[in-house]
Amino acid sequence: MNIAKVVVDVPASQINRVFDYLIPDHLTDTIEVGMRVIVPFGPRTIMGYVLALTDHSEVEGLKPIKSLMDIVPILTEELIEVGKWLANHTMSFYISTFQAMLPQALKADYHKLIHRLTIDQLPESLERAFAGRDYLDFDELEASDVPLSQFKQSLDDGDLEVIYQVKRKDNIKKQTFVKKISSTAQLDEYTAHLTNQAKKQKLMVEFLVDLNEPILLKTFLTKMKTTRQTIKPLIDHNLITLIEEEVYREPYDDQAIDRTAPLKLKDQQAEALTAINQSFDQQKDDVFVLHGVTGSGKTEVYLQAIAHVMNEGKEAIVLVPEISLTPQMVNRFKGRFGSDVAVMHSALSKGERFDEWRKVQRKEVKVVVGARSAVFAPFENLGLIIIDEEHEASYKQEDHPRYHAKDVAIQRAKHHKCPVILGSATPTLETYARAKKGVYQLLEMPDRSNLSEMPEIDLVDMRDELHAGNRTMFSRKLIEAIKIRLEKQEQIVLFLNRRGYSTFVMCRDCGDVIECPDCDISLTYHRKQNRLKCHYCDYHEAVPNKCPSCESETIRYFGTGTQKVEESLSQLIPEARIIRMDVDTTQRKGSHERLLKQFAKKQADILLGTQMIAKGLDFPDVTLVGVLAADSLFNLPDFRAAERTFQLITQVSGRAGRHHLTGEVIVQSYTPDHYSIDYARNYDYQGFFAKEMALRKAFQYPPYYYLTLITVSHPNPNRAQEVTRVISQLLNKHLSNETKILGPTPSPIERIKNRYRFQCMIKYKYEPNQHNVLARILQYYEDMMRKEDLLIQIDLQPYQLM
DNA sequence: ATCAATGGCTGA
DNA sequence: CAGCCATTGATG
Repeated sequence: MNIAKVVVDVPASQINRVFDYLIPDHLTDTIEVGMRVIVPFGPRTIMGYVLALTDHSEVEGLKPIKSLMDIVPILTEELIEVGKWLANHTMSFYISTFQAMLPQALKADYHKLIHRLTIDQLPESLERAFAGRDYLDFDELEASDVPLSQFKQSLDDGDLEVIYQVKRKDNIKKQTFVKKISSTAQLDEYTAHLTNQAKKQKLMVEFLVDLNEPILLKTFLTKMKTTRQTIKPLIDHNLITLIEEEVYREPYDDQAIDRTAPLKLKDQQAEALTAINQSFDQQKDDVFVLHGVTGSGKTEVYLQAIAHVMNEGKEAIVLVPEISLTPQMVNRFKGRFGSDVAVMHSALSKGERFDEWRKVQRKEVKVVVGARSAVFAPFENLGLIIIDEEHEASYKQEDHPRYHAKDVAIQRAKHHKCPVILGSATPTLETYARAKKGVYQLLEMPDRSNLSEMPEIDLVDMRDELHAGNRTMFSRKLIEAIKIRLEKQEQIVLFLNRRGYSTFVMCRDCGDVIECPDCDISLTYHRKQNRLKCHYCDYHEAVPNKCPSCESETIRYFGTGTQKVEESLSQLIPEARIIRMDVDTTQRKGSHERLLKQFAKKQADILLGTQMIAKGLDFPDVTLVGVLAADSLFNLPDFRAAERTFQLITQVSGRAGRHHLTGEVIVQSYTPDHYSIDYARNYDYQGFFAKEMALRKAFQYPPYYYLTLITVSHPNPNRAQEVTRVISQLLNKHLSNETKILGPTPSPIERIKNRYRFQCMIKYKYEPNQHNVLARILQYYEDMMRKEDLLIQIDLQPYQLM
């Protein structure tokens, strides 16, 4: 085994394969599949992953591996297989999928340096750039006034060399501890020789006599009220020593979380659990759809299924949507399984995420609770994968590799012969249809576990409000209901659908809306920085006080941001204490938790927020939930708009009256007759499912048809359209007759970052050839993509049609 | 993606 | 004819 098959860190289609490298003798014993290595690649030096070891290569004159970056493999053989499968499945590069499976901290850090090899005088400009140093960052050289020719000359003369440095980014946190290495007798002897001045020394020795375990240096110094200098004599006399120890950054304080015992299950829960446990015991890779109304106790089923799996020495992954990974959610798992749980999500710092990942890698935990990417947790004895709120769009990654966590979960479960649970009160049509067909196993939990009734949902037609002269975004009914709760000292949650509604700036004279100069999208007003920002590129500008096109000063903010809602609400009901939760108020670490705590302690009456408050929150005194605009989703180009509206109303309604108080839900809408709102109001999932399925069938959408979205972008709109047209033609020619190809059409957002975008959509039922055809098309355009700034993106089973 | 080699073009 | 730029090809 002296040859390694390596995927190198270059995301380009020509490099998307394995390269063979010679394993130098001193590494043959230590190198393993799944390790990162540093290899020469052309004139450069880069990172790569070892995918296989062999003793045969087709290629002559292999280059040797320079060094290893890991002592232990960071990818298991299974994850390597998953990565390869995923790359093929999503048409991404191998390197991209492997990078996506690992924490950011494991990405390589590249530096290109110039090394001075001579003490002789270099050309003056170079001397100035080096400024007495031996190494110079290449970027610095480029920024300097050194002529390129002069630099090349010195290179050729052998006075300089270029060094490609690959560094590791992962910084393992270390802490210093004080460790006693002496007996009491030795300590006593030391004290005996001290003068009376040495009060601190005596104090420290006294403390050390009783010290049995190493103590954190910082703590020691604080306790002794002294500084590092003072302990030096102790070290010199060999009484103590300082040791460095690796520590984890602990984002959660396990000790502070109360442990919970398993709850007694209701019949429906017990039945579900039995089915899942049985499947696990028989090592079947069943996919269960746990369809349980909000409050039916899905989480308790998860917890007990995990406990069963852990009893057999196996591990579990729990995926939770990013926005519902609240401290409340984490506490439920930590409360049951304590330090056996690792948590992975984007609110953690890079270092914290890396540390949580290492706990899994070192087999120090049995359970991972995390967002989408946690599906790649490097467990080797997986017994269960749970996807909670399986309908959530955040399980689909929107950039390379465009994968859906559900597909990865099912793939991994096949390998480990273990079940998957897809839990939701409102499963996607795709999932529920498969469950009904018997592809997945359906588990129904139709009752709330505390048998409380679902709250009544009142609909308010906002058009009537307008006709009645109410121009605010609060209906009279909602205001009235809020006032009643305030009197009774009960709490209110107001939900604003952010998507499709943001504050834009418009001139009242000419109607001009201020747009991004590089994208076809209006700029969004951010009050905090008092700036206009584009949400698709990083463009931002100061808020103008005159209309840029007609110079009029009647410029106004429109739309319904949370800030604006808060303002007008406090105008209408000045006595209400409001907590606003949106991206702006929850950016700082821990502020999410702080705001919720405030609300729980009843320091506020109204919790106003976006998506993030629609999930999982559970406050006993909330008796009113308001949805300010239930139909803002309908304006978007999205065949799932009705489904999303249904999910949203159902989800939000679950927040009211979960305990002894009865709840009320008020839904405001401009299209109150829409069937999704109607079915949601009656808590009729089956009715909605039947109706929506019929429509999907009629309009040829999933789950009846699969979709593939191809987006072509180019600085020149004609070129983008032309390429899209040719692609549609090629698809028409090479795919089967039953397959529909739509387009070319301009993308919903026609221009982003000054690139024009066109798309075409493939709708198909059965198209085994699709991957091949698409791969060939990409191959055909490969040169053009490189040469003329053409971009072709393929999204299989897209969620976002923008 | 990135770099070196190549070949054509411009200016002396 | 050197110097400069865009193009081409290779990366083990």
